[in-house]
Amino acid sequence: MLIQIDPAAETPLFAQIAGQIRRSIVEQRVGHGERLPPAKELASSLDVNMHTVLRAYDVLRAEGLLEVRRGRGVVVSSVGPGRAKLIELAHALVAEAARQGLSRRELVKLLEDV
Amino acid sequence: MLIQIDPAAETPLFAQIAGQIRRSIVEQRVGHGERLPPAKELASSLDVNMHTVLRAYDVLRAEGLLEVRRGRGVVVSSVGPGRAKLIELAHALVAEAARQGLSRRELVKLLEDV
DNA sequence: ACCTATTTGTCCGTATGTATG
DNA sequence: CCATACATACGGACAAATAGG
Repeated sequence: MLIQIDPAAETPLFAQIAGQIRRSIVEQRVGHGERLPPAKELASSLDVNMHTVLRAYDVLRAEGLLEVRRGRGVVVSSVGPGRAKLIELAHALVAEAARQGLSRRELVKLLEDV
Repeated sequence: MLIQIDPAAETPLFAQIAGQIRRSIVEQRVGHGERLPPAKELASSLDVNMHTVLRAYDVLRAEGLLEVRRGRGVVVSSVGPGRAKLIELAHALVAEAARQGLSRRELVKLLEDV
C-alpha cells in the first residue's frame, strides 16, 4: 500500500494514515474489493501502535470507504472513488476554513450561499 | 445527568453512554448550551475509564450533538433536539435491521423504496 | 505576563472478547 | 479446535487549549 507518515507532523498519525489511504482510493491505486493489510501488520511496518491504524480504518469506515469486519480484515468498499473524492474535497475545505478562522456556522452559510 | 449503564449488557459501554446522553437531548432534559460533566468526572461516577466517556462524547460530536473542546469541556450543541431525534431513529433502524439480518445494501434499498 | 489547574487530544501498551475461516 | 483479525476497555503518559488567579 506504500504509506508514509511523519511522526513530527502536526496532523495526528491516525489522520495521516486515513488521509493517505483515502488518497489511494481516489487515485484508484487500490480498487474496490481489494484487501488492505491487517492493522497489526500495517502498524508494525509504520512503527505505530495497532490502535492508531484501527482508528484510521474506523474513520474511513464511517465515511463509507472501507468495509471492516473482524476475522476477515479490511477491504475497499464498492462505492467507488467518486465518493472518496467528495470526502477528500470536504476535508480540504474544512481544513482551509479552519486555517482562515471560519466558524462552523460561517462555513455552513458559505456552503448554502454557494 | 443521571446516567446508568449495565456492564453486563451486550451493547458497548461507550454506546450505552452515548445513547443515554442522546436520549437526554431528545427529551430536552439537557438544553443547548448546557455543560456536561468532564469526562474524568463522569467516568469515575460510572466506574468506567475516562477514555470510554471520551469516546462516547466523540460519537455525539461527530453527530453534531455536542461541542467538545479541550480546556473548556463539553456543551450541548445548538442544533436542537430535532436532529437528535433523527439520529436516534436512525440508530434504532440500523439496530433493528441488524437484528433481522439485513445487509447494509438491503437496508439502503429499503430506505430508497420508502 | 506568568503560572497553575482543568480538560480534552493523541498515542502507547496490555488484556480480553468475538466473528471469521 | 485453532489461528487470524478486528472490537472494546483499561491504564498510563504527555501534549495542547482554555480559564482563572
